[in-house]
Amino acid sequence: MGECLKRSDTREPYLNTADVFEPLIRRLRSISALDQEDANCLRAIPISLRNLRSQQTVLAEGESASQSCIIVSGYCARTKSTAQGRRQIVSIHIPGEMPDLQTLFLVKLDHELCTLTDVSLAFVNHSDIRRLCKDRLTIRDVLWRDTLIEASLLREALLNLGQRPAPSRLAHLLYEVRERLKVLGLNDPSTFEMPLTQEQLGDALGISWVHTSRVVSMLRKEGVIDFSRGRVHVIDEKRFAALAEFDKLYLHQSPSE
DNA sequence: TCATTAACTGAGG
DNA sequence: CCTCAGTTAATGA
Repeated sequence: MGECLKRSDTREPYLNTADVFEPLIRRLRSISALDQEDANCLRAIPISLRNLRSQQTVLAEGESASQSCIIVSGYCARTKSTAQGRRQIVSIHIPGEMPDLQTLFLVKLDHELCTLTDVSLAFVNHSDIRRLCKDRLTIRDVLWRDTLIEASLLREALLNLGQRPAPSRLAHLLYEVRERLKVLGLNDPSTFEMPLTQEQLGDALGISWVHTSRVVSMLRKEGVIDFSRGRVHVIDEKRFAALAEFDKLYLHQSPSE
């Protein structure tokens, strides 16, 4: 699988636990000016690592927590389901993100947090995050900014789901994931890891898995992208971007603006 | 287990 | 009448 997604040894994955924070620090630096001292304070937070298999629940709806996690490797999703059991993936999360940071202030989780692939998660205590926010205002501010940006991503996802046709919807989702991966150091943007099953993809796009397969094979036949075994290859960059209608303003990646 | 494809269906423009 | 998308089912990897 992917270079940035998996480590082979799951028992003793990191000799240096500070490594765990690098994707997070890269991400926060892409949206704000963190100095060396801020980064070191983050690296000093105690963590406990947990490895989970694909399709597991990290936190169920209604649960509370005294810790939040940083995704070290693998992809997670936040989901909500109807009473009839139809599932919507509300957001997809990649390494360096803290998908359950909200439990710091919203006591009971209003959705489920689950794994889409095998993942490694680093859990940090709420008390440590609170202390850090009190001591280092730049960190407090960047976490605030990060959650506002997350709300912006949700608005974009809502537009995508409600108003774009399925091929554009898929293209936009893939384009966004690629933009977010770039921050972590994606050297060749013509190919990237997207290890979701088509059923998971369908749950994120609001279409059935059969239709997901149709749309994927349509884009393949059209020569826009190739997508197999969890990896996307962009064949025609121009048409990919046009189809996605991608405008990265909503990612708010320039720290100064 | 996951992906592909065909056939049929209905909604809606 | 055409396009999109859900369902069902058969089949392949």
